[in-house]
Amino acid sequence: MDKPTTKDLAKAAGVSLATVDRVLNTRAGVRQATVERVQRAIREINFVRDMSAANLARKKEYKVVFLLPDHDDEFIDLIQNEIAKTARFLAYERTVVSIIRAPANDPHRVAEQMDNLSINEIDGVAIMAPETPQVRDAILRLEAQGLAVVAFVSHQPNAEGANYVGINNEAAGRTVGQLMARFTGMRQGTVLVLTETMQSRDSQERRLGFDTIMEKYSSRLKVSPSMETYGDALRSEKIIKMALQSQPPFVGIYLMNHDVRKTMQVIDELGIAQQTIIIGHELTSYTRARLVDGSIDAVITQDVGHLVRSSIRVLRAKITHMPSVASQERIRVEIILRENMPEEFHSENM
Amino acid sequence: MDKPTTKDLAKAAGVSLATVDRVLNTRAGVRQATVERVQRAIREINFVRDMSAANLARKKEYKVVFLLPDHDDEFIDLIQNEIAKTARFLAYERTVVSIIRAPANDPHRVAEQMDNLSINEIDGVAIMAPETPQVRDAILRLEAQGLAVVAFVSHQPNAEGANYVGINNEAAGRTVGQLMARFTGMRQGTVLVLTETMQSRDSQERRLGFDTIMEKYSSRLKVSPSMETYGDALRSEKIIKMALQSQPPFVGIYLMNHDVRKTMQVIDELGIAQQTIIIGHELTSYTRARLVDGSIDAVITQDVGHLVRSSIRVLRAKITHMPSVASQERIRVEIILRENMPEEFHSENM
DNA sequence: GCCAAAATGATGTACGTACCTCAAAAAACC
DNA sequence: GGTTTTTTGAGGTACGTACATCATTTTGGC
Repeated sequence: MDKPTTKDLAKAAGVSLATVDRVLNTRAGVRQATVERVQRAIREINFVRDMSAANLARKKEYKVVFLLPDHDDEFIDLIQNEIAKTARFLAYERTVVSIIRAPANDPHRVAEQMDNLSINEIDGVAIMAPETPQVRDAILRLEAQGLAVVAFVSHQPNAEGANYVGINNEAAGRTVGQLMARFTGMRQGTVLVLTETMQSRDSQERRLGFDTIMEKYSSRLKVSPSMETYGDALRSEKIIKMALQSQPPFVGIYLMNHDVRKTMQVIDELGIAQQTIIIGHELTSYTRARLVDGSIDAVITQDVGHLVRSSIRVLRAKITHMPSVASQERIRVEIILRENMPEEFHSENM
Repeated sequence: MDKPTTKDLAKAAGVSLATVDRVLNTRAGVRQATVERVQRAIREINFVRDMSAANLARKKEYKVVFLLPDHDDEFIDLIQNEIAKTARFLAYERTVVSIIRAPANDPHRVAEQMDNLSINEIDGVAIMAPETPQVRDAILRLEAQGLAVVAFVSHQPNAEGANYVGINNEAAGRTVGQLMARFTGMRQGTVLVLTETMQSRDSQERRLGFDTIMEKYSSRLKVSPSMETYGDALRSEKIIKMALQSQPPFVGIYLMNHDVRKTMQVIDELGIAQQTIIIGHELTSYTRARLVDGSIDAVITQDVGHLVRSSIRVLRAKITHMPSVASQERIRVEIILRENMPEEFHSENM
């Protein structure tokens, strides 16, 4: 037997096509009892609405927005790139994506941008911004208006409705810890933890995971407190130099933020990359080069293409009230060494 | 301006809808000159056919078959599971998948199964079978009939038409090598390489990659020749015992085949898991447990869900002559430690 | 049991493409 | 230049769903 259509469903439920339509699209004017009858029939005949046909009929374009921080680092670039790449492909699926930017460290401005969205005809938003009360409230406002929201890369645990699309940062921290412990072999010494800021929840979670593992190796490895560079090269230099003089000697560096560039420059100048295990985050063309030349030993990353596509799929599923495949939307904590580094892609077709 | 439709295309090309249809669906009875005119117009107005609408109109189901080895190991189970999971989701996209099995080590039987396919109305096939002349020829026959073919997990380099969906096994071998070198710290000794068989190309490529890396560490680490277990526990035991008595002592084991189970049992009995770095392939519930209890140190794997979905997407793209996003279809060599192990999934919706 | 209100049915059009038939026009042949 | 053959056009129906309108039935209130 073929897949049941709305017609079959109407017959099975003993109602007219019009009523089926009302129930499927949650229109008003149907008795609760009838709604239930239709829903039961849906289950009974295992009806699934043909979304292609539905979209066609709707002639609707799903408008989805990515709200990204407005500072430019390589990670953000990667994301933008990937969105652009995906966008073309998405034309086939009646989905239009756009990007807006907001200063991530100014929650009010971010919230303001989000509030602006509601006015336009937007169906879903993926938000990458640190968790703050302002942002949380803005998310709730968007959701109240019926917009679909996902938390993109940055977790928003206090806005429950917004599915999180990103890695488990604590697991990422643990992974770095384990690699650090193993890669330093039997050596004794200190591991330096450098980060742009410890303000963000992501950093805190990574640190937590990292420490969990390092504790097990405390007889051999000491861990520095998180040193905040604020993206400042001079400050990084001072911190690293100080650490260099510490006893016992330091054996590893954990670069906890996306933008490893500035810090690596300092490390280069000091010429300590080779004898030190350096682990960072996010696979960019910069960290790729560093993996290749051996100055960075491992990179923990999340597949940016996956992030983007997953966000869009989840948004679309929420917008159309369809289920999504959870296992497909889980973002993995990936370990990249020189050996398993995927090629960089430029062409998009095959 | 909205996305152009066939109507716009007809206008742009200065022909009728009927002719556009003839060109798009490569029907006979159109002069070459006209065909080119339409194709030029396609490029000019950037027309992309709405596949949802096309599929709807065709009322066609894309029938796709996975041809898997008929022996049961955990990896195959995973694949079957994932196919089943994906199948439900695929109903939305007019795609029906099924699975057939063939004895992987009997190329004639495999080819026979493949030839049977052509009779039925099948649109695409994903083939997981060792590369042999028989299989290669069968692939060519299928392609000659217009079927789409991908090489699933097992590379088929001599059947060029069949896109390979799977990891780069040499890179996987290199990755294992690097991890082995690093995880063994400064220790000196031998690394044992165990495999079910070296017959398969996959094994050979992994070995090649592995050796490339181990060579760099030759002053510290010796590598055993590939020991073939033929899936035989007794044989494994003998091999491992022999290695135990070797000088220098052995420090690592590389389990190169999917089915690590039997070999791990022997390793358990000998009680050598703790002091030895053990690295295997494929994340199954068995290797998961082994990662958790620490008896396996790392697993190199490929995302099975990704493998399956990617194969289907590539097949569908080939069937409909649509482009596919290469970067999305590249399968990564994933490193899994206890710390970054993704949760095992059972429920499928969110 | 009457009336208004609410619920349901019937029906038509649309979305963008495929596929079919028949008619008309253009090209090729002799 | 007339005839056959090939190419093109015109138009309709279908796919499964959305959405709108209007007619009809059912329900609830009194």
